[in-house]
Amino acid sequence: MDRDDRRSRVFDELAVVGKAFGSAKRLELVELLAQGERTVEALARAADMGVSTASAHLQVLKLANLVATRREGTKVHYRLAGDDVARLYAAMRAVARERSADVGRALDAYLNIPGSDEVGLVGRDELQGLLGSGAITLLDVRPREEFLAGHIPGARSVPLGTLADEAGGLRGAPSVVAYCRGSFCVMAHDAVRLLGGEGVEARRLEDGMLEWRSAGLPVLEGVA
Amino acid sequence: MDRDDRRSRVFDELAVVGKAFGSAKRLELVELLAQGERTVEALARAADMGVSTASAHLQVLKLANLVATRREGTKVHYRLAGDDVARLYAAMRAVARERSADVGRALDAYLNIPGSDEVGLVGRDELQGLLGSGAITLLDVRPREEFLAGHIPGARSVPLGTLADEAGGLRGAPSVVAYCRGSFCVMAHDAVRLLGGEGVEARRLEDGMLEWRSAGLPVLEGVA
DNA sequence: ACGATCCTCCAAAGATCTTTGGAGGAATGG
DNA sequence: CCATTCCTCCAAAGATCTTTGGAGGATCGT
Repeated sequence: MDRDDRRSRVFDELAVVGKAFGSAKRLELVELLAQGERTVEALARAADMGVSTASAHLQVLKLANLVATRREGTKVHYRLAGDDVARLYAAMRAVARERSADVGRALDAYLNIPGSDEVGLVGRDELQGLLGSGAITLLDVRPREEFLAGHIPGARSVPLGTLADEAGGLRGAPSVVAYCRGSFCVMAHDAVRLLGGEGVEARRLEDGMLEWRSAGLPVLEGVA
Repeated sequence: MDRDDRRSRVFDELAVVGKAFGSAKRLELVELLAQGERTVEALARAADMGVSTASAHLQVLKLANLVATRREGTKVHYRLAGDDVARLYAAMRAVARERSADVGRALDAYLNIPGSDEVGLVGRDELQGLLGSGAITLLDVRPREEFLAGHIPGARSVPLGTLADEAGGLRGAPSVVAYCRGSFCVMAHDAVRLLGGEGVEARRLEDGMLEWRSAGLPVLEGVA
């Protein structure tokens, strides 16, 4: 039966995509790419691995057609092949979090949520409403590089490292909301905590850029 | 920095779920489990692998909390841990098909679609409408085992092997619609082709049980 | 054309996965 | 309590993946 071979081939090809999501390093790269495009070197630096290693992993992702590239001079910029890839990754994260106690525990340990931190959350819909009314100070606390690669329209880039300096100017600002990479990212948590310590009342977008992009919402690139 | 360790652990745990989807054999098992629960032995037989091998793969899926088990006497029945798992698998398939030309080609070769086959498709919504009106002959052409493990309410079990015998009785039956496992399954294609050869005009549900389950639609178990 | 930069490819070592047969454990029925 | 059935666990061989440093390709500026 030649048909069994063809069926096997279908699953083999499918597994290529599955395998691409089957390495912690590659998932880290996908998470970074969900923030916007980056060069190989920048990815390697951000994910803390050698350039060769990063390149190899990126080839795996490319073979699975999950990422696309753009050449600019000697640099090669990688990006997710589409919003559907971000959506798939977000869905996988959601299932993992829902199903696996291990993931939940690892996440809690990383995000260091004592429970009381969970006040002051803003949903995507509410945020869009606030953005429409203009009565909001939306802070993008990711590294500037990621802000430039794509951010929520109306956001202001205030990387975590510079946030302490800006805290004074934010005192009394209307409706301060911080966001970062996504629901697995600790930066917005830190930002809200830091601002609270400085006497600035701030809230946090309940997830972040990854989910914003997954939802197909508008993303602004470049601009300072 | 102790925080990097904790972040790594998050991705490590996530990768456990990704890895689970990273083997053709396991994907085949997931596809079967999306049809309904099955024993280890039945899964091994259906996916054409040794019992030890099947068990090992099932342990991987279980470790990722993607499947659950139920013991009945000496038998252990495996099932998907929830509809969200079916949804994730369906999403992965959709992305793979959309993004990867290889997947598309492998699928076309397997399903053997010359293009003209794509007449007579019925969507899920239309099918639900027909089911409500009662003016329909819905055929479940999967193996009886899978029908018993869960089928669309109102369907009649007519496994492919017995379809030729039933064809006569279907001549002139109202609105014959066949379905099988899902959009990666060839059985409903074959059924429509076979019925057409017997002079019975039949249509095909555009996908199948996997997508039906993913959508959270009602599934009937047992019953003959 | 040359050097510099950035990336990919190569080869090899080490780590991890897969597959197998068979031992061992759990449940059942006599 | 023993034999049977069905599954999981174990160990080992074989296959595949990951990581590395360095060679080699592409592109740019001079």
